[in-house]
Amino acid sequence: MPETQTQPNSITERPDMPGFTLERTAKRMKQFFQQTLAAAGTEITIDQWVVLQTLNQQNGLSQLDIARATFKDPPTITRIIDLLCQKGLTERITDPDDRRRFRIQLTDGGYQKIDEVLPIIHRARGKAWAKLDNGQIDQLMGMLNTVFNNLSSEDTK
Amino acid sequence: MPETQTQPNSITERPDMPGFTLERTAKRMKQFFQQTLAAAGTEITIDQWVVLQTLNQQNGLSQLDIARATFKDPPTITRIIDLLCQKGLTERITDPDDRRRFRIQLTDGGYQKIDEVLPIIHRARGKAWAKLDNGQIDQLMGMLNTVFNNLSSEDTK
DNA sequence: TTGAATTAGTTCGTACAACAATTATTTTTA
DNA sequence: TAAAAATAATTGTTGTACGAACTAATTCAA
Repeated sequence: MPETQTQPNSITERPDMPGFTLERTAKRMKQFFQQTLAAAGTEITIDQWVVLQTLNQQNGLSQLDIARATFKDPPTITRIIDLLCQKGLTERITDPDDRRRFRIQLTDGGYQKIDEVLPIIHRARGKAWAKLDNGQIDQLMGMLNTVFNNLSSEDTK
Repeated sequence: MPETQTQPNSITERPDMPGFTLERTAKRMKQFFQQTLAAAGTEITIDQWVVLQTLNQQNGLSQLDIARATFKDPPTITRIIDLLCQKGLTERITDPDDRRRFRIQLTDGGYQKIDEVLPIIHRARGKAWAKLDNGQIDQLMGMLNTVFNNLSSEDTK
């Protein structure tokens, strides 16, 4: 089978716009972690995991705190917390000092889930960053943060 | 205004997981391009732009070709093409050699849209990659591609 | 201290992402 | 050639992203 179909190669090998490369890699990474979690039967998504992980570092955050920590939108956090509460991994505690606000608490099940998922995540990370040493990873993060800061400045000029 | 609210800093400054940094930067980049397109009144999304741009490089691709070139799923491409056709920027031409397949063609309006949007994209790119020289960008892309390849290999061990 | 601005969270609408299942057409192969 | 396999596109569902509009509670200000 020499020719497969229409225009084979000039498309699939399209290198080198850095934005394209960045998008593509981030997407693949997310997809890979997602598939890893699904294959292990964890019943949570990677975005739900990120929220769990954030609460594990600091329990009792408000939804807005979580939004800021994860760089997600408040409506997105509302829905993720809905799902986590449905699964019994977190619960909403009304803040006694401010009745608009919830304190999101990990339940026992939530802590169990973290114990179950953490080693899976660690293995996946190992695979993702293979062949890069710490120095390279630091360099990579430095450059990514430069881009991030370039796009975070207030002036749009 | 010294104290803002609950737990101010330990959260918002959370560095150093490289996956987190990558996610965050890619998301900000997409968001930035999206907002730039919206602010300029272009009436298209960044994902729609990526498809237009792909067709600009090679007109008449099938939807599967576009999916492969953009690393999006076929169903996603179906829906993006739906929107582009609604806007009159592309049209579906049935392939005479294979009646399952469409050839997606840019319309005159599609070419006009590309002429309108391209300079906007170029300015945005300039801002994104400021303070990084070509050597650094090459390095960055090399490392991103290493990660990409790490996660694309068939063996899951 | 009432009235105006803020703030926390939710709901709504549109768009994208991934996966599964389905239809229509084409190609294999037996 | 008829049945089976493969392919292109679509539809459906769930989850995430983001803006806008909304409610309820709190804080600011005149």
